[in-house]
Amino acid sequence: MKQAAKVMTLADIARLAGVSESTASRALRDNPVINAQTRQKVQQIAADHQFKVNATARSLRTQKSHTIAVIILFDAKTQQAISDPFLLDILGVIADELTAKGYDMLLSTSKTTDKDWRSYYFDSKRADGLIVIGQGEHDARVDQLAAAGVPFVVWGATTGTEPYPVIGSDNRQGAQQAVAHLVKQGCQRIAFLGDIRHTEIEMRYLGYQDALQAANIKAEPALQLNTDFTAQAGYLQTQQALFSQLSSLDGIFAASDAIAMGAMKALLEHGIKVPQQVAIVGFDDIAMSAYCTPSLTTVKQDTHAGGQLLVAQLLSRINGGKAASQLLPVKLVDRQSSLRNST
Amino acid sequence: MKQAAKVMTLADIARLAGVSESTASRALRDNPVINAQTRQKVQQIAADHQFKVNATARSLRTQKSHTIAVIILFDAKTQQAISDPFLLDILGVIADELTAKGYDMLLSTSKTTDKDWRSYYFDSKRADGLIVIGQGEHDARVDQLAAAGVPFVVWGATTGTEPYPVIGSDNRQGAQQAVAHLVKQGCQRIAFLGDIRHTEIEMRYLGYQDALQAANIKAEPALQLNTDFTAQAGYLQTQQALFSQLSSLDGIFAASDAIAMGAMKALLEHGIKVPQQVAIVGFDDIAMSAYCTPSLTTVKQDTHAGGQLLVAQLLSRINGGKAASQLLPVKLVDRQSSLRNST
DNA sequence: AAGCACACTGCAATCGATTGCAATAGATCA
DNA sequence: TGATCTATTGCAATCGATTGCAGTGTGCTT
Repeated sequence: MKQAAKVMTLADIARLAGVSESTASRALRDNPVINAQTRQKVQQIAADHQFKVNATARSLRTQKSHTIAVIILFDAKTQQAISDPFLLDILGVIADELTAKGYDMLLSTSKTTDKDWRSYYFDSKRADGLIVIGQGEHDARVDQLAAAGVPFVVWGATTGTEPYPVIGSDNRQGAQQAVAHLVKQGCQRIAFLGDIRHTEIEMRYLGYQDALQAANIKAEPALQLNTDFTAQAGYLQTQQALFSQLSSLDGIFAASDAIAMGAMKALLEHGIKVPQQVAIVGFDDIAMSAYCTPSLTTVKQDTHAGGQLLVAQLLSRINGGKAASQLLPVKLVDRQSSLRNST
Repeated sequence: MKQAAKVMTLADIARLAGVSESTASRALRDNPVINAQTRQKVQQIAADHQFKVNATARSLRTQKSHTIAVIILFDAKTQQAISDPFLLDILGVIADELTAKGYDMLLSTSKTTDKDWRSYYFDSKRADGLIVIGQGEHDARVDQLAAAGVPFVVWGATTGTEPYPVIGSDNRQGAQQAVAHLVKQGCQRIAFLGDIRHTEIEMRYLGYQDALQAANIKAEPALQLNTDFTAQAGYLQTQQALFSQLSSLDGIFAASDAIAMGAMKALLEHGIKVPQQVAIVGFDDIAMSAYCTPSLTTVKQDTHAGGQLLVAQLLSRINGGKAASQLLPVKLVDRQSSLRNST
């Protein structure tokens, strides 16, 4: 068998079928002006020879790459590789969704030090549009994208004033629910672990304040501790800040499940009972949250809807339509880490 | 400001600089035959106008995409989206590594039902090479790749006979260490949770048997339970199989940390003490393993070295060299879930 | 002064597919 | 029979950058 002869080109197929390249091209794309028989014959020959259209040539000619660049932003400080389980979740959904729509996905983990990805991905025609995940601390590059008219959507927090579409969870609502739940469990002094310099986390902090205010509890600024998204950060922050400075703490609201698990670990290690002495609620509902001990009460983000919406909005924008920002509802999931009067 | 005028092409830059396209092209690529002054001038003009080479046109002409497709294989059954934290880890490393080497990364999550990605990614010139993660249950498509002469590397388990390069952890060694450790802690009846139809897991099972044999313990086939990679699977399997059928179980070796955590949850819920009554060891050392309670003893895979090696081998292969299979050493990390005589 | 090497630069072909427009042939109509 | 359609097909330009090869001009050699 003459395995892997030589890569076939459209010209080869056309020659074999005894037609011109134009006809071959049209036949392969199911263009109806081509005679049905001719079309079939060409397609048959193409299939027999495993012919695949050269994506590069097509892109050049059609000026469409059929590729979306997904950019995961990082913190200037931590510079950690993708590792938040939540990111992976949404990434998976986006990947599936893009595939279903016939798009390829170019993945980039952008250290903040990188040069600008607008020109890299868009101007150079590598991608037809961008999905940016995690605004983080407000990134000027996102504004530039908008100004340059690049089709893109952002996963993150919306203030309602951004000149670009943002899809994200209703962080404030979710946090408010979470903290109200803690209050209902009898918590009076609740710490907030999360870096409010991230817009999303800032929203969660506002929700935290909303809930406290509604319960007539004064928010103590000292109870808000900037903490990175990792379990390690939650652990260390709890050890260092919470133990040394604060007593009578009876609740913790963490800005991510990872932070919450780290904090829980620190508490348990020191013999503090969860939830009896300190109740904990996280945010995200990653897969592991149901399986730690005690299992973690958390605010579930709808990653499935999020991913779908990101893709749908972006493609609509690319195809000449409009893309709108949208806030996704979240849902509190009660588990053991916060339930004091459970059965 | 006449923002975003029109996308510049090489021809535009050449005209502005008063040189031919050839000269402009050479100048931008720092070709030394071009006079230094000319080169500078062209580069200056290009920079002023934010000119970016059209990647598509370049690819077409040079026949190189400078893109690597990373394919994540899934189980025929579970069909779950990327979610194993371990995958995310290694994916992050690969992304960074490829970026550093000037390659783009096309990510694909391949459901087993998908058509073949050889033609899609390689024949169509979308990528110069492939990285396949997770052979899973031996996939015939991987063999086809090899037969077709496509440059690619696989992350997984090597039997030493594959006709393609495989990079992976020394699963057998790692498992052997883990189980030997359990035996040393006094365990006599140790369950194995993991799906041995996956080659990597099969290797871990062999290591498990090695350790038992070395300790003169007979391996009971009934103690091996096929379990998917998730915490949920570990939880359910433990509830359903281990509780109902087996008594006097005193150790569990799980094929992944997620499984281990699920199993641990099930045990703790039933009032079984870990590690006193049942000691547990996992595999991977994902970030969360250190922060669950009790923290999880596990076998650490060197994702960093793995990702680097995958990329290095693949690029070497693409550039005409050879790529070789390699087994990476692993390391047992002692934590609370298995230490019975700890301080 | 003629010959020649050297340093640049530009012409034109090329990568592979797509598409506007023209061309052909057979069919239909008056 | 001649004119007008209609259904198909092909010609040739085009997308934007790269590169082999030929061309030009300057300076140096003898």
